Amino acid sequence: MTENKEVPARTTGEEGKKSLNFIESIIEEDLKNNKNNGVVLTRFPPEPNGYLHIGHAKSICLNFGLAQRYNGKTNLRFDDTNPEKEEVEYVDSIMEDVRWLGFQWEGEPRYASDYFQQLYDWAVNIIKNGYAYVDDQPAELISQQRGTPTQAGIESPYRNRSVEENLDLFIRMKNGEFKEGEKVLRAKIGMTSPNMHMRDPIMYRILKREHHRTGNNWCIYPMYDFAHGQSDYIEGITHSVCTLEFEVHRPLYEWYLENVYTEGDIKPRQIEFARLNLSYTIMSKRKLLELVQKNIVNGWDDPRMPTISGLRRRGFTSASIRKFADTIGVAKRDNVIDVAVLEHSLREDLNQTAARVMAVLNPLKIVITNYPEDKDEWVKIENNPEDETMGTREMPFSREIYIEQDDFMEDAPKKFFRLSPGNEVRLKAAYIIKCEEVIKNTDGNITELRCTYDPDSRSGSGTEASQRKVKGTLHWVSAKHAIDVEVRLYDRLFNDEAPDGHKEKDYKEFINPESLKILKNCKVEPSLKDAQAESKYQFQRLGYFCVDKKDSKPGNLVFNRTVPLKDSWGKMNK
RNA sequence: UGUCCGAUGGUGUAAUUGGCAACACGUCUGAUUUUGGUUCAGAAGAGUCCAGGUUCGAGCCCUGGUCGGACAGCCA
Repeated sequence: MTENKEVPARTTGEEGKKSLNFIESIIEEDLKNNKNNGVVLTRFPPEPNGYLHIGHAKSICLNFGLAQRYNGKTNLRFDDTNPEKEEVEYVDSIMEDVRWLGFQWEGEPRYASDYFQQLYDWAVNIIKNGYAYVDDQPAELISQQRGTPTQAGIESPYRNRSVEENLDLFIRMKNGEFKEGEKVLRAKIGMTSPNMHMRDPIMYRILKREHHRTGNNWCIYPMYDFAHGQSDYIEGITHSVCTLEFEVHRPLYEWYLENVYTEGDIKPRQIEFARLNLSYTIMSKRKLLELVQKNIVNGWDDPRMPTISGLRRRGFTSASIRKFADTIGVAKRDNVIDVAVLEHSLREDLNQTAARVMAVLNPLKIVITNYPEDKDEWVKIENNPEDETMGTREMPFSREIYIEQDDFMEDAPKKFFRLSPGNEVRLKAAYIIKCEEVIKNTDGNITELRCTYDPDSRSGSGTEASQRKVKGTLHWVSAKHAIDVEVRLYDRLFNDEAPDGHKEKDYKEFINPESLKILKNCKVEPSLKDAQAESKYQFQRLGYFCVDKKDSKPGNLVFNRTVPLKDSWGKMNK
């Protein structure tokens, strides 16, 4: 794939001044003040409990892009503090997706679980300093005592145990002497804070689960708040960029940091931005998992999924996703991006890079009655009018061809520029033909067209007839040379702009029943015989398609429709 | 009757010491075109949530509202 590390500079106004997003402004300010000695180290910190989606792609492009822009580095760190939900399958897929997007993290991937010992030692220290205690109460009670956003909580009866007792209990928690849920370690901050997260938050819970990396070494696991900021600190992250819902966690992030911080170290700063929402899809990992588990889609990489692996299989290029991330910008207000923006960056890229090819999805046979029965000829056609360096190829032409059923109408309206009885049309790169006769079966359905061709009109021959202007140009494929392939037409997975935005309705009610249409017996030109998995083409006049990497086999090709071409004719008829 | 955050065309994002609201997507014209694609030319569409205030001048500053979002997992 293309190594495109360049982030095009955003510009505004005629002078082409670069405009910064608010995070870039913060970093430039820090750089100006020589904070962190000019170092910029960001991190992308996924939890390996699902596949990455386009929303993560925004975050990846942001974090890695910031580092590239300011001469920094980016760590990949798995936030794996909950063995109940996390699996190596997810770890592997995440690494693959980040690499595919074109980014390389600094050094080896990191894991929060690598820091369990350090985290434990810090917890012991915090206990010794009198700022943490072991609570024996069950979860429900702790929850009740936490109060509500508008009402202060009350203190746990175990809150004032001695340091010695807390230490003893915590060590025994670690040693597995207690059952799950029997005890937790809590930070001793206060129960009256207006910020719920500051009301003696839980630091450690007991989980007797095998962890995908540490196995059974631990039976106590740190909570997100205690693990995340400290991991940032250990790695020397300068700017810890996360989504808006962690904004209320920031005081706690800073509280923990103060309790472990050593003067002179880099002090990471948490900065929050608004997560991506895309119209006509969902971004919740939980719901995506549900679609997979209930077989509503065919796995995480189903081409209809907004996952990175799904988009990849659908035929998206990583460059188009990077471009998209750059286009939508970064800010703090909630947003819903129109999928049209994503599709636009895709088409923009594919238009430049995808080879043009002839394919007929719904074939209609044409017999050219005045063309010799035994003759074949090869016509020359350019591979990409946008890029001459992609060259030309030869395509066979013969007496019987297929055109698209949609390209013929028996009773054509005035604006129909395609084939109809008595009318002429250009076969791209070949001849002008005229429809002489419509053949129907006993049901009255059109089965075949009889046409004549103008032998002098061959494209590129330079004759007067070859220069004639006819209204329509059709794509076609020679019947006897065509290859039969399967084509999967994908459409949006949901019919509603905001499938999970309805309080009374489940998002699954909006699933588009026509999100996948499978066409067998499609006809493609013979040059596609050895098309490689994942290669991308423009099926002339139809859209961009790619060879499915899982189901396509030599001799039994399967193409996915990535995105149709813009269609002003189709739009006109709506 | 809590804390924090946000509010700029239909949708996003800009406007960097306060200086006549810009860019992209989308929409609509027209031109070109052997892809009804691309490209090109152009248009419509906001007076910046509201009300006050400071100022010669406010999207930017101040005050007070309104609306929207996040937070009550031993999830992240």
